[in-house]
Amino acid sequence: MADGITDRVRPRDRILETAQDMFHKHGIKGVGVDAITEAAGTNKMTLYRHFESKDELIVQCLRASAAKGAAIWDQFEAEHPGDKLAQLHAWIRMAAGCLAADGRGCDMANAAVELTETDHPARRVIKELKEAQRDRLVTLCRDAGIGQAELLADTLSLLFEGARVSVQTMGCEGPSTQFVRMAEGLISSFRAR
Amino acid sequence: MADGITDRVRPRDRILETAQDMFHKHGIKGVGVDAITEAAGTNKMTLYRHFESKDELIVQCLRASAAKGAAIWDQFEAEHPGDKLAQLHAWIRMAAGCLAADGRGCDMANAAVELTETDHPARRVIKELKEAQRDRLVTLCRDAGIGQAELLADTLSLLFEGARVSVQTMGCEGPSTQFVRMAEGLISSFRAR
DNA sequence: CTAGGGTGTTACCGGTCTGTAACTATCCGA
DNA sequence: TCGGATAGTTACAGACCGGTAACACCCTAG
Repeated sequence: MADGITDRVRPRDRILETAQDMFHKHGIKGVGVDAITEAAGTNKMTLYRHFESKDELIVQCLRASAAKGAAIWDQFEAEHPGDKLAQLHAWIRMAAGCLAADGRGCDMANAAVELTETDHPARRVIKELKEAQRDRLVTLCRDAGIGQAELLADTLSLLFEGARVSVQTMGCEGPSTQFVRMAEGLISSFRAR
Repeated sequence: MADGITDRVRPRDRILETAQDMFHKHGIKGVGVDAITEAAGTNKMTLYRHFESKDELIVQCLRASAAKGAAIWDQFEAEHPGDKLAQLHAWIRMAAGCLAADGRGCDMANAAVELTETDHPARRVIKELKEAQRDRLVTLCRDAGIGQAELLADTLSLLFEGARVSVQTMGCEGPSTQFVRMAEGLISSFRAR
């Protein structure tokens, strides 16, 4: 069993990481806390010492997942410092990479589909994180000098979101194969105005 | 209890209708067969006399849901006989109506998110039904005289799919509010070529 | 009137789920 | 060396899940 990682990383972080992975792959309602703790090399009591409930764990997983996404954005800025248009194209490449590499969609969107109770604590967090994503893309479009920045950003958002769902329903040979062409076409069309 | 409907409609149809509604609202894993049969004014034994398992019921619900969607398409043809471009605009209006009226997304897409087991019987059905929808939209675009019919149809598909997810994550004030403008803009842009 | 198919009722099986209690083992810092 | 925090173990509670057995009921066709 001695993973190496099991000994060095603290149980709380192992649980968080494992839960993220398992929620992503099998869905939230498709994974029990027992399975998570076992995969994380720990036990249920330790989980409940760090998270007051499964719902709380879900919320923390979503925040962690969003934080990873934000880190990728920082990478765009690092790779193309100041060049906002290049960063926008980098975003498209990143999105296309997601579609090709991962058959499951966005953790927040998937969670919203699964957690239908309107007062579920995760719902307000999902909305908050999704709005932050949207704002960031709008800002990037605006800083790239695009006229109708909000409209382009929202269009790209919906296209990407739709593509991530389409991958789950029709596989990666579906409409999502055209994602890059669609997105690039949109950008040049918006820049032409 | 005498609903009127409870007496006239056969139990099988009541179960199918009720299950569709409840799966749509609360998600598949969020509804048990007991809750379905109770809401349908019948009992579990009767359900299992008509459907061999919950999975089978899920599949039949998806087929029924897709059949209702197909009926709407027939309505487009009836309202604008022969005028394929008008039918395409009718499709956009229908899509926008879905977004405004219903806070939950496409039953097939939601099912694909929830049912992560790759060999789940519903998955091949979802793919089959989604491909039929895609083919129908491609044909409509082509018959409307649009050059890159596949690309337009796929773009509209992804936009709509994304908007239906966005409604679930950010509510109807999110990017989906711009759906009609995006879709109409795309059509005129494709027609201009 | 009667036979039989469709339906309703009750009770149950085995499994899984979230969450908790009580106790033990380990490790690290003072 | 000792004390306290952290983590592991076992067992359990209570609810819910999908699915089945056995039996009573009705309604209609013959």
